[in-house]
Amino acid sequence: METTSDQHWDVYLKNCPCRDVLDLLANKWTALMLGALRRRPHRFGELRRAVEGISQKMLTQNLRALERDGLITRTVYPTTPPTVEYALTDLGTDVSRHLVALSTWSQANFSRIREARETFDSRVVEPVS
Amino acid sequence: METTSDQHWDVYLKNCPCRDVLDLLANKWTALMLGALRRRPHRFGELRRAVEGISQKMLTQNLRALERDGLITRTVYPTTPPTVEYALTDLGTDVSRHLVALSTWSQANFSRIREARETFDSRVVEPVS
DNA sequence: CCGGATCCCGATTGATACTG
DNA sequence: CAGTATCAATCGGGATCCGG
Repeated sequence: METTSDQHWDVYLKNCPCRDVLDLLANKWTALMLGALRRRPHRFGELRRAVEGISQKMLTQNLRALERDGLITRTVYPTTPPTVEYALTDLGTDVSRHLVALSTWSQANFSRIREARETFDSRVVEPVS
Repeated sequence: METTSDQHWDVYLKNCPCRDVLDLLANKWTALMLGALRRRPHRFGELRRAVEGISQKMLTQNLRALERDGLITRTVYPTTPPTVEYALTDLGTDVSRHLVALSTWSQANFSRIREARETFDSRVVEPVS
């Protein structure tokens, strides 16, 4: 019994609605945010500090989008000052595996990448004689 | 013996240079381009058609960046009209696994995502009565 | 004070030519 | 065919303002 996908979507097609999902996921901030939330739930400010350099605008915007798509939950505790906690859903936990893999890969292979860059740059910027 | 990473990089740090790599990888177009190249090498125009909706500008720009980082190769055959073939390197093949996983996940879980969106939207846009 | 919305501006992106 | 150049539109970052 098919409880999940009842149709085949193709991200390579221009108008396939599932491309919006890829667009949300294949995003630097999403990768870092879900990676942080994977370790434990975070409050807004905690997340802001965990993902160094993200603006609160992007943080808010991505949190909304991720909540809307059912990847994270947003829980408000009516305290003063307000406490808002974000946590991964099961669906969010599932994708986060792949995003963490990307982050980890970037870290692990940065040395190689940097070498490639140096080689490329030295071959390109010096076309003289 | 450590032949690869000699230092630990952290994508969560604002100024860590490896974040640039994550930024290149965690990108909709990169995911689709490397996914297409994973199947087989493509010429410029082929890739343009394979990744529906990408502009030549973004295609060129991303191809250059990926070549610079050693993830793909660019081979020019001196024919008329010009033939330029792009192909994954070993490094590129390695990352592409994770990117393909993201694309596949987006396709496979789109139904669930869409349901989540409908639930979210109906809860939010109708705060009346 | 925390979480978040808004506005303004510079940086990216996309669509559309144009070239070797 | 495989790009480059140009310009309009959109997006991201920073500062500011607001409600609890």
